[in-house]
Amino acid sequence: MENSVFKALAHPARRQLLTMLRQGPRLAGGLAAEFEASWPTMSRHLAVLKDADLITAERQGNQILYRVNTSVLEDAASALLGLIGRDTGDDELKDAAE
Amino acid sequence: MENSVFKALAHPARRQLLTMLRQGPRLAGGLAAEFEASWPTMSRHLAVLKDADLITAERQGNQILYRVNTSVLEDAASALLGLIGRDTGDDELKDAAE
DNA sequence: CCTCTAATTAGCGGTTTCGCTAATTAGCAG
DNA sequence: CTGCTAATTAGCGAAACCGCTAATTAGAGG
Repeated sequence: MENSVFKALAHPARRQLLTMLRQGPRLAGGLAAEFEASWPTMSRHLAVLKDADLITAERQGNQILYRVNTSVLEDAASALLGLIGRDTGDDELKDAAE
Repeated sequence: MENSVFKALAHPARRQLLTMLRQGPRLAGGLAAEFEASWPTMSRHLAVLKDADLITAERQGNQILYRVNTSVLEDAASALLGLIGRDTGDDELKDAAE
């Protein structure tokens, strides 16, 4: 479960997608349009992110709206910080997400 | 550069190695001994981590001492937190496409 | 020199990932 | 139903990754 998250984060294009989604939800087409890679390629990157639960998809009529799942991202960052025994910014308690 | 870090983090055994190193420097043999996988396999995992600058190696006579590089780990965590526009405690850091 | 231990490197099959084109599904509108 | 747009799925070849065994380097010591 945690593994798929880090695997999803391993590809630059997918991290780029996440930074794009950081400012708000976006349509698949709009996201794909900003990359050199083909549309199906980007669609698969989105699928990988969704599989890792890093983003959620919501159908809106003809198109699909993607939204970043911040809590999973926070968990990953916490896990990383935990690797060095550093305070995560959240409390020592885990899963205390607002 | 940032890319190799996330790629290195993508494998469970390598994250496990980092958690082991979290409590202090250790010898390659001692680390490898705690895994089911063969010694050469673990040696390569260590090489990947070293390549990503997540750990440093120091020769000590016959053996090799590995040490975690906390700053790189912190940078990665910061990048992740930055993906959700959260304050990291460290300076703002962006993970460009690359 | 030779030998032993610690660790890495070389090379190999098997699996996964990646990016493409082509085909397909899903929804909307006439 | 037909056509159109948005997006995913199928399938393929190229490349990377993973874990193994065997071979090799590096250092300590007789």
